[in-house]
Amino acid sequence: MLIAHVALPVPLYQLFDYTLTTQAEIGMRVKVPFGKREMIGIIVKIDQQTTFDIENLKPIIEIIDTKNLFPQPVWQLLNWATSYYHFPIGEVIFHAMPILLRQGRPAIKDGIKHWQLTPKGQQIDLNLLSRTPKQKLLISSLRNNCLNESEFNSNIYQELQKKQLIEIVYRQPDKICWHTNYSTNKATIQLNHEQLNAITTINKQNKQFGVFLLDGITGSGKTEVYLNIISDVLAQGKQALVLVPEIGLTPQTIKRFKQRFNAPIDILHSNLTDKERFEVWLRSKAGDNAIVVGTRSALFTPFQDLGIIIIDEEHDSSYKQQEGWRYNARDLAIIRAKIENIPIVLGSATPSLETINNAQSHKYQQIKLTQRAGNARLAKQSILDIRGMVLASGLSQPLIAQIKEHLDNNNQVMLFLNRRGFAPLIICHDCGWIAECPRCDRPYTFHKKQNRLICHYCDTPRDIPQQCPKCGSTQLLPIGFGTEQLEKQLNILFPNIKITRIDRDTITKKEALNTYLHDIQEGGAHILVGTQILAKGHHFPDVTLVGIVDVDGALFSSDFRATERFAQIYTQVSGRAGREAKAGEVILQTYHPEHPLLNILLTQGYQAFAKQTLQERKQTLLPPFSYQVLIRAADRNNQQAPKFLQRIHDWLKANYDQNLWQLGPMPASQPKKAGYNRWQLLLQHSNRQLLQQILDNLLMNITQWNEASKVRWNIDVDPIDN
DNA sequence: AGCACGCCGACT
DNA sequence: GTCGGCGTGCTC
Repeated sequence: MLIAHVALPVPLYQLFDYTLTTQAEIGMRVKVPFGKREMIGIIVKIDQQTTFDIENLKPIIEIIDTKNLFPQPVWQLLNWATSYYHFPIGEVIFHAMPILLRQGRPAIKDGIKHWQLTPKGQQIDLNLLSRTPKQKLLISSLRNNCLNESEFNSNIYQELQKKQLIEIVYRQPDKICWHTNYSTNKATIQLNHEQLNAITTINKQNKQFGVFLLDGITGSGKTEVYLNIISDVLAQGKQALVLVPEIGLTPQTIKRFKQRFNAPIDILHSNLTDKERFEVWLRSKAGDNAIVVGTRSALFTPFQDLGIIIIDEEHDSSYKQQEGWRYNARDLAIIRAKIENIPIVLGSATPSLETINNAQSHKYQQIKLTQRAGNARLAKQSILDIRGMVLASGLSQPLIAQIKEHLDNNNQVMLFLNRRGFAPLIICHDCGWIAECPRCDRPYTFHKKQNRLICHYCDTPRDIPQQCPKCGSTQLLPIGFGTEQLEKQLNILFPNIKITRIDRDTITKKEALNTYLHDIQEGGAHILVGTQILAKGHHFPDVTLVGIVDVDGALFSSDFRATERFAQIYTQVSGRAGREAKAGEVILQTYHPEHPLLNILLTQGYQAFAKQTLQERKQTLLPPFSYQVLIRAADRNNQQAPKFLQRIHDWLKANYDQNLWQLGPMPASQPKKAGYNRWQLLLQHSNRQLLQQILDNLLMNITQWNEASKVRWNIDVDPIDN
């Protein structure tokens, strides 16, 4: 008796066995009974064994596919990922499928609808239709194979269908063969020496696996290098996969790709319909497109013949999925490239410390681009000590004076503040009561324009109370400042200047951002206020002054990666300030002007900062010099979750030595969210393989514990927000 | 994750 | 009297 071991989209660390009576292969979708319902699953293994009672196995209801859904490399990647991330295989595999495939839709393109003669229609004497000349003509056109379907009114088709002379059939569309007339539009930009070197270095790898770090400062022309390399890959008839950060899919980028290649390019962005995603999946698998550009999940796209992977802005944290299966698309992309045996290029002006470390140890080949296109001058950078100064919504007098000067010269100013809303806190002036979200135990942020309080953790809004619920006072004061307040303050300070605020509250619609960008690119005195969103990707050629309103929040965070992220954002924006004619200037407001990392960053740049920070990480045994796994657990009563994690902690302590570091159980950085109490246990080990083995053993045990079913728990391998 | 079963509280 | 809240258990 053949037994199919099936992965189902449930959060369970196991396969489910079914009897198999017809021919089937691994990787096919099947419909199976599961409890009281029917589910779609994927066959992962076929053999004659089962640990389940063979008498009680149910048969497969239906085999949906006629062949393996996944190309071999993707299948291998998913299997690798399941064990690396210690995540249930069914959830991993289903995550990699378009929604329509999860629902059981056949994995073929929609047929093209067209009309065809029925046997009756083939035989009928045309003279019988002489009273209906149009119908007669239609039939004879069909017989002569020269029907132009739009020539006839739809009711004529209908009539003939009623007479059973014609019928609708669906034909698979012809295969698109972009290779035959593939061409590139020549670049108008003259490549510099470094770019040419980058291209030849990567091309030398010729089809083989290799990881390249394209370490190029802002404006050094990384995209031009990508385009050249892709062009070579396409010329070989192969496809290319380009991953970009969530914010990186700007119309400008897409336009650049589309202008360059005379070949089909598919874009996978967040507002595609399920149908559109499915179609991209089909096209890539069939080799009907040349390039797929997409965010994180585009990594799982099947290709007929993938030739290269490019990860733009490889340091960007949006490559890490932050819920459910917490994979890192950048890391998985490297695994995929290895499996496919193709080159992969990681591009960034500010590579992650992990990547720099891998380049230093020669696991990756580093290629530097140090020249800015054109003659752009480097921005002047300065630290502004704001100790003891009077601040207006966070702005010091010297900064205000500088803003004025730049505006007077008809230049643009960009101000960063990583806090949305008007004020991060509403407090009772009489008793000190703070308005907090009851679901998250975190203060509400005051949004003045919407005139309400919004919890920035769970996004729930509420009305502003008229009185303090504790003492009845009507003196409820906003404390602190966010971008909304900053914008208002600037309106007062500079009443005649255009001010644009860009954060998640102002760019809810995609169109909005583009209109803003347009407006800004028109030039003229203008102030831009925004959160990190401003730093990413966009080019503002007329900005000559960048002000970072609050540096200290990043420098003194409990998250050891906060300084790295700050350095990246800082480097990105200062790299963009100013251009050929206009020298840029960057001002950082801080209460800690002596901070050593800040000074290294300013005087010696990102590379030196990275080197120094890596040294500190090495001394403190933090990643990338150790490997971390975060076990999260959440409950409603705040007892089960810590108890469950404590049991894990005790079990690990009893079974392993001190090389396994444990931190916790402790409340998560956001201890309460949406009614759930969140706890975590951090594991750290200097040996990745050993840590993996420990997790394997742990999981075999956990799944038997009854505590495990009483909490919502998951595993985060290589966490980035602990 | 779903879905059912089961046991207690507040309603037509 | 029931409707429905969510704790618990199970899915080949």
